[in-house]
Amino acid sequence: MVVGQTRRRGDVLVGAIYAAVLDELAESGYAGLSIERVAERAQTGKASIYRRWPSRLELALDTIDHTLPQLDELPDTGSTRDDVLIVMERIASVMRSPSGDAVRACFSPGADRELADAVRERLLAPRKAAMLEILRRGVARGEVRADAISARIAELGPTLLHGELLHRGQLTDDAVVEIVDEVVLPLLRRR
Amino acid sequence: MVVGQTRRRGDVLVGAIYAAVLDELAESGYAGLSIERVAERAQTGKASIYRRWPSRLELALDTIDHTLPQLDELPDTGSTRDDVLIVMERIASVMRSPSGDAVRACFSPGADRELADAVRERLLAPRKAAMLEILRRGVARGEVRADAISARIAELGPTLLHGELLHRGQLTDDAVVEIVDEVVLPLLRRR
DNA sequence: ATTGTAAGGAACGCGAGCGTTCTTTATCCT
DNA sequence: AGGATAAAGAACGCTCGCGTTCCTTACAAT
Repeated sequence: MVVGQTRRRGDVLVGAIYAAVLDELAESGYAGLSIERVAERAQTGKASIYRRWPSRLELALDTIDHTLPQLDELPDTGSTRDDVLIVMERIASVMRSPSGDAVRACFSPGADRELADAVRERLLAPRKAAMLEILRRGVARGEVRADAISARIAELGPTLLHGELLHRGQLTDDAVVEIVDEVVLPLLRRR
Repeated sequence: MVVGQTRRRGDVLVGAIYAAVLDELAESGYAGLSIERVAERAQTGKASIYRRWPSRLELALDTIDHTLPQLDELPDTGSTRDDVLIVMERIASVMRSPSGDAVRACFSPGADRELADAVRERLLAPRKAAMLEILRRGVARGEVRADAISARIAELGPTLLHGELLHRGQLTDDAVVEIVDEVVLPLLRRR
């Protein structure tokens, strides 16, 4: 117990556990995620964790599900560049956070395939759909060529943000703007 | 001991250990890499490993250094598309192999920063330099616009291969060709 | 053929984490 | 206020890997 005689229950406790899992995932990866350390970090007992989740996998999955920022409503500024930039900056800020590390941990060798698949579907897919919708609006406006509507193009931006983080170890706002202006947008325009 | 009374020494033994480390890295990631399992997999004793490497980190690093295919000589077909395709296909085939998983394992949360930095420098940097050289030749021929000579453009191809693997869980030859023709080459041409 | 070296293995005590059980007691509900 | 619930935490026996030591014996060099 940490402070005086306080004893947390329900959502407050669950929230603290999520936070601990997130930090552990970011720090040690999925292979190194131990219930024991999660409990210690969240200042609770292992029993309170085992009571709620049957396995490490469920715990990790639930944590990511409940921790990632909700998808805000799509920007619709009337400018494809602005829309893309806004979405890319949102994605970048998640990638820079512990949540980003946690997600990356799910895709590394040593992690569970099931976990990776679940994260792909529940998490990456909706974000990809958002990007496609922005592209569609751009096509309607005549700013974007019609055959830019493809999975590969929708993934391009996020993929490059990820690559930037891997190659340089950091992801600055300037880099986000450069990626959008020098790579993503040129590929959207008519040739 | 595996076969009759054979006892391996020197380079043969070291090679078997490298192979085992590679498989373990691919299977369990860096966080899950244990000397005990490496020894078992290589059919040797732990002592033979501890005699040669002081730590897990050195072992992993040495393994990657000695296992990755050497950089072949640069293709120089006279066509930028062909040169890029050849290099991209080489990179793809490494990414698909256990070596690829092992390298990815070095960059995941839970792995050592030092390891990641070393791999970046010794491994990624020379490959990036190769791609830049190809671009330079393309510029000399007038096929490639001059300001495509940049780190970000050189990384673009490999980054997309990596992304393809993460998003789809596989990396087909068709995908490699599509990435080159639909993303990389269009960005190299004059506008 | 003899001898030095190191490979293959078994065993050591140690610590970390497993998943479970049990006790005490703070907190919530009526 | 009183009772039901579940949180905090200690302890259980267990497995896995650690890094080291030791012994036997195959191999290479002379």
